[in-house]
Amino acid sequence: MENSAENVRSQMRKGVLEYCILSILDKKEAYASSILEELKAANMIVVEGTLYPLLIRQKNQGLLSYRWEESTQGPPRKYYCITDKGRQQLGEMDTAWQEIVDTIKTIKEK
Amino acid sequence: MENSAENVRSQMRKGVLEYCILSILDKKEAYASSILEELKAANMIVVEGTLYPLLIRQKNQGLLSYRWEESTQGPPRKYYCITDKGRQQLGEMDTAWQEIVDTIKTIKEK
DNA sequence: TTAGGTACTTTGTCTTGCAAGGTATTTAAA
DNA sequence: TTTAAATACCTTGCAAGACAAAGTACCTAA
Repeated sequence: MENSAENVRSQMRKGVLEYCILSILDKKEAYASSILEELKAANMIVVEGTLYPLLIRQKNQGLLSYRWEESTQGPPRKYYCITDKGRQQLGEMDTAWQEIVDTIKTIKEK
Repeated sequence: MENSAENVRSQMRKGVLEYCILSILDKKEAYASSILEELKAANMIVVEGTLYPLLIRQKNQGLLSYRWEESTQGPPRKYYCITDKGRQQLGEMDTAWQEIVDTIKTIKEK
C-alpha cells in the first residue's frame, strides 16, 4: 500500500512527464521505446503503461504527430515528432517549470 | 475543457504539494488557512478542497500531528505540526525533488 | 515451426486535485 | 435581536493520470 521512498518519487513525477516527453521530442523525433530508454537513462523511471497512453493523449491534443517507419530489427516503429502547437506548449511548460522550481525555493528559504 | 497556460501549471503542481506542506510545517506549526495563504503568496495556488484532505491524509500517515487552539478572531484553529516521521519523509522528498530537477536539466541539455 | 526479441496497446485499480457545497463560530451592524 | 460578514474547517462526487499486468503483432534465427 505504501513504499515510502519510491512512492514519494512516483508522486513527484506526476505532472512533469508530459514536459519531459515534449522536451525530448523537441530535440529530435523518436519512437516510444527509445523515449523510454532516454527517460530511464535520465533517471526518470516510467513504464510502458504510462508512456503509451500519454503519447496518444498528446497526439490527440495536436502536440505531436507521428509516422510509421519500418525497422530492420523487428516490427515497424511509430516515430513521434513535435508540432508547432507542441512547441508552443513546451514554451509554456518551460515557464511553468521555472515558476515551480522558484516556488519551492521560496518556501524552503523563508 | 482546457485552459492551456493554467492547466499546464496545474498538472505540474501535482505531486509537489505534499512536499510544500511538509516544508512549511518544518519551519513552524500552522493552521490550514495560514498554510493556504503562504502557498498562495509563494505562487502555488491551492484550494481548500485540496488542502484539507491532504492534511488529513498526512496526519493519518503519521507525518503530522495537530492541536486545537482558540482564536481571538473567530472559530478555533487546528494547528498542525510535523512529526519525526514527517521530518524523515521530508528528507526523502528533498532528495527526490533534487533528482527530478537534475533529470529535467539532463533532458534539456542533451 | 517455434522461441525470443522488439514494439505497440488495452484494461482495471488507485491516488490525487478540484469544484461546489456544507457546518460551525465569532463579531458587528441594522 | 436578528442578520450579515468574516473566519475556519470538512465532505462529496467527478476527472485525470500513473501503473501493473496482460495482450497483440511483427520479425529473425535456430
